[in-house]
Amino acid sequence: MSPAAKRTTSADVARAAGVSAATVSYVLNDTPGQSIPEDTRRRVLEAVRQLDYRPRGSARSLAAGRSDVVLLSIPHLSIGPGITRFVEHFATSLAHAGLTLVTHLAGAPGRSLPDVCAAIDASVVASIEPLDDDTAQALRRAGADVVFTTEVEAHPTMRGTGRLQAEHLIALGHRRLGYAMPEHQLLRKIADDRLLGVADACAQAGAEPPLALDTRLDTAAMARAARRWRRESVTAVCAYNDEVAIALLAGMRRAGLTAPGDLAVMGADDIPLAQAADPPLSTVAFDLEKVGRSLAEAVVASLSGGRPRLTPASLSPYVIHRAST
Amino acid sequence: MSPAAKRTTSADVARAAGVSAATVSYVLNDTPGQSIPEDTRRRVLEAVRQLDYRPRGSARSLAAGRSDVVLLSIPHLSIGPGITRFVEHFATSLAHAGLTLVTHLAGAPGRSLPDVCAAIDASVVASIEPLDDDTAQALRRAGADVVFTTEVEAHPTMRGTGRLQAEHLIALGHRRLGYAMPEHQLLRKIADDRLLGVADACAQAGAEPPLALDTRLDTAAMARAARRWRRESVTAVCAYNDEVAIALLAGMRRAGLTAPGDLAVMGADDIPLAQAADPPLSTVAFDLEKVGRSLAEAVVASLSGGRPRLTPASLSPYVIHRAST
DNA sequence: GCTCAGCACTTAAGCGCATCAGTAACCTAC
DNA sequence: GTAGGTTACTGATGCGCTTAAGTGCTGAGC
Repeated sequence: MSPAAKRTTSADVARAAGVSAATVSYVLNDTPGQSIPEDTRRRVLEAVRQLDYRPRGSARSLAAGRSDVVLLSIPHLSIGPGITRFVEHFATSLAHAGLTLVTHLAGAPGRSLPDVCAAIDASVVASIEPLDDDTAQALRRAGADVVFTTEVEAHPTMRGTGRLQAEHLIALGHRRLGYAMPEHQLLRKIADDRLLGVADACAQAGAEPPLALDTRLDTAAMARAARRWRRESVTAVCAYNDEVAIALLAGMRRAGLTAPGDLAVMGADDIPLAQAADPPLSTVAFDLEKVGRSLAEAVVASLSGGRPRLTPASLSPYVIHRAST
Repeated sequence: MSPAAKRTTSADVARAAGVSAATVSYVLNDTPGQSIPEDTRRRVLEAVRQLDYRPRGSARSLAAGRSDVVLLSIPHLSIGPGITRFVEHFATSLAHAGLTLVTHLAGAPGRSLPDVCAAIDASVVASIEPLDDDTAQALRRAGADVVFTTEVEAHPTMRGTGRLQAEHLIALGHRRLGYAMPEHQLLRKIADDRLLGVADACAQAGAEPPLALDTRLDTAAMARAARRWRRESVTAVCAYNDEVAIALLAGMRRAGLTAPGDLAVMGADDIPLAQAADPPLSTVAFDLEKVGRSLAEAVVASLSGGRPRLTPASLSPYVIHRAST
């Protein structure tokens, strides 16, 4: 029963510290060009602590014309342990720069990205997937001072993943590769790109182009696909990701085939189950920590007016060789 | 080079529609008690469309004293396909109520939940995991008019999951069960609770208490655990989740054991790989759609002053019987 | 002795919106 | 014909903060 239980405001802090609200603001923001004696600063900070005061984001961004909120848009299918690690590092790096990260799962009906952006008054929107131009425009109008997308870089990287898979297999002596496409339509764009990387590597090594097959997460279907590849004298398969690869391994077992003898299998993403697969799965991993950090750097740079780009190398995929190849 | 490229404001819309800013606000919010003729309403809406105007969240919530933003805190380890589906439905249901959802991955160093809450001025914070009291207090002070947590309900539900696993196995004739604990410390709390459910069911059926073993996502370790259970005449194992269960299946194969003959294995969560496991994994699934919807209802209700509770039934776990049991 | 720079602040304006308190115009009802 | 009500608005105010523009004070410089 406290209908008038007002939140603590900077005025409360000011009163407690015996200064004006402006001074509180200067202390809290380390405003350049303001000289605050150590003693005053301490008094303010102490009052802040005592009252557990946190400036209201809405008032802050309204007054300052900019917010410290970064919105990350994640395509709803990409959620996995990898993304989680990435988000973690991204958030941590942003926090170091005084920025706050929140994420939005795209794809669901409901609020559109620009709507969400406007609602929380984000100053930067980062996206894992390329954003279409309309959305990007809308975001700019919605007040995202900068929209950072991996548009330019995502494709080469995805391609790089496929390339790495293929190169590993080719180095192992395989000449005819298969590619296991994922079931879900929304993954298609990424899959096509990874496949392109595989094709590139094959062409470059003078090997035959890869034989891509649609697959489902279903043992029987995977068994059929495995047999089909065998018939076409494919000796190694790049799977879209570890999940597909693990299902393929199960399908092969059903078909009486073993990896890597009958068919070498290579995954991508290095999910926790990859090492507990039977046989343990060779895969391509990413340095997500690095990705998170450099994306954060890019955000910070864009906030200060720069127009930085993630270099493709910054996503740095690498091969983990286990028993399935 | 547009340093003064101001974002469109409600004043712009007002000008374009030939009305005052107040009228624009009334139209956009369907403010009760205001009578706006259809013609005026159309003019305003048309201007909004033309200018692609979106009210600034910060200004809105500052003026109104409340925002339409809901913040969901997700423990960083729980991210999986299940959570994704849940978030989707949650977000959609909230959108129907005019609320915007953003999520925060907890656990990472960086911004604390109250900090994030204050930064985006969320009006409700929902959490999947129970929140400790300090955090909950801080959230309230930070302006979350209502903090909704599953605190009260999560445990019974988690327990219900374990109970369901065990009941299924007991119905199949098993008398001595094993429990495969997850590796990660952060999952411990949930795991303990699920295990409690298993123990409950065993006690109730007059069976022996379950034999819980710590496990790692590693084939060799899983093989050892499987042999241990066999030695202790355990005939069926409840795994903490599908991931652990799939790894256990691989470990059993390594140990020359088959499921369900030598050891029946039951997962939880119904991840996509569960049906593609070898053998396909029996598991406990949740009606995530329903969970998302009822959590949204709870949020809406709490916003209008109620103090609703998710009923345990609303999480409604159910058994999917496949070949591993 | 007076000026002027710098220090340590304060005052006030205003960000974009919601909302309360009008108000002019029109319409009954008697 | 006018008090009283309704309709369709508008103007002004203030949410909590940032920030430009002071203000009173002390001390150095001439």
